[in-house]
Amino acid sequence: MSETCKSCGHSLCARRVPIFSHLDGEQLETVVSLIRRKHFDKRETLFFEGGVLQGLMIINRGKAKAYRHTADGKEQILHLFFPGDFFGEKSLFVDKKTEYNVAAIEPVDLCMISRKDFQRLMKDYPHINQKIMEELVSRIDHLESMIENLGAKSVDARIQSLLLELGQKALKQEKLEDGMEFVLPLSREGLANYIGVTRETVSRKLSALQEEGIIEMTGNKKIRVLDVDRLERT
Amino acid sequence: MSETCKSCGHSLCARRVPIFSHLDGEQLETVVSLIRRKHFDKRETLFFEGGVLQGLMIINRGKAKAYRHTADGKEQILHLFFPGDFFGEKSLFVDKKTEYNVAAIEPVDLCMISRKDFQRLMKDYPHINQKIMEELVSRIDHLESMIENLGAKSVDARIQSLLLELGQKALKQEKLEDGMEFVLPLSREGLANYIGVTRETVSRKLSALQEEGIIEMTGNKKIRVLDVDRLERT
DNA sequence: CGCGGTCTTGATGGTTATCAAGAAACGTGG
DNA sequence: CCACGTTTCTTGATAACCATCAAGACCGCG
Repeated sequence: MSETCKSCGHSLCARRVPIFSHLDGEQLETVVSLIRRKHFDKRETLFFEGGVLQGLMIINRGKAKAYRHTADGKEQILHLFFPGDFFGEKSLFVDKKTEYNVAAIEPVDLCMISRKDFQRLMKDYPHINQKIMEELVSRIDHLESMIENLGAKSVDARIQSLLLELGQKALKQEKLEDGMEFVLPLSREGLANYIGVTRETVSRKLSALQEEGIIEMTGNKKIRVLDVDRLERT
Repeated sequence: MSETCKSCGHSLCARRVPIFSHLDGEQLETVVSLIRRKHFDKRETLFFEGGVLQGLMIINRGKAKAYRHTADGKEQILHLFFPGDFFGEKSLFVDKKTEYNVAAIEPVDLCMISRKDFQRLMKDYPHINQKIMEELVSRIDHLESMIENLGAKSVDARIQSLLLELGQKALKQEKLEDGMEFVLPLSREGLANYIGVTRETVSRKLSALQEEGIIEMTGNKKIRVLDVDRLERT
């Protein structure tokens, strides 16, 4: 966990984040000057449940999961954060505890902007406010879809939604050649904790999809979706 | 579905809504002048999935549910709206379809403020902006809790959370005497569609809780929680 | 008071969690 | 680069739990 991230260029950090994408060069410089960076190894915890985040945290590189533990020890993943995603937005508006843990599922470079600095940014560049709102709204959309999946869909359908979601996210990150192929960001257990089943069930369902010729797995993490239509026909 | 709601006083409508609670009398008058009212009978649909809401919709009286139907016809309830709650906030920030239906589960008086008018309000009274943000954040919190319930908790635990949630909401609405007693806002089927089980299961679990002496049911809708601690020990 | 809708309860079956063991993948150090 | 040890993954057997199907009871409303 080094204090600074040497590998990421300054401007890159802010430029690839959607909420700053409309700023011009000079404005971006201002933003960049406010950013502190921090590196986390895989499996390191970025933040613990119950703590108060002191600002906006932006994933610059790597991926992270936000999750909770139930009373009986089960893990439920609430969000997957990819490069460009942020968390800690709650602390910008209300003085409340964060109710989930965030852990790196890949080595992560984190960009941090303090609450105070970010509030000034929002005042100086009001459009950022709008961007944050949009992000909150789309996060609500996503959470609502998760609820529909968990509450009303069969396990088969949940696995299919999961593969489509991860495939699309991967597609957005690195431009892919045709025939959706991507690397799973989570272990079987991670996938299971995202869709509310056990790792054994994930294993069995993926094997079944492979036998039906809908997907093809190479190694444990690489997946190629052969029949996207079949997945979408949920 | 009459065009105006005669029974609700003008100022009441805006005053009881948290997002306007900080405004003074004159400002409230302005808000009130922008409001259009509409009444819906029980079971009427306030809005259909796929439509674009044209402004902010505030429940002034009654209760409503927001829900989706899965491909195979199952209903999943996403939100319960009580008096003072609002929906349609998405339309204020982005031009996107609403992805759920909203239906009255009691006769509802609805206050509507058009997108354009509300955006002017936000400009004139910037604090409203902050209030909306706070509401979005707390809605995210609630959705995350639902996900934890649906994905990682046993059905018993989900029923218990449900009763606590409904009890607390009822407590907030009408001040209750001690010994949490309240009227269920939903049928067994409604409860079931909220926590992702079948109505038969809800029936059985409630009966079990009664036999254990944790709750007491009178009629189909009235519930008294005798042992709140046992419910909280999830 | 009687009817329609809602609710409860029982019997059964399907689906997934759990327990268990072996196989594959991965990382490490020689 | 290979061998080893560890972690992760797969697969099977079993059991628990809930959905489903079905019938009768209760409730609430006209």
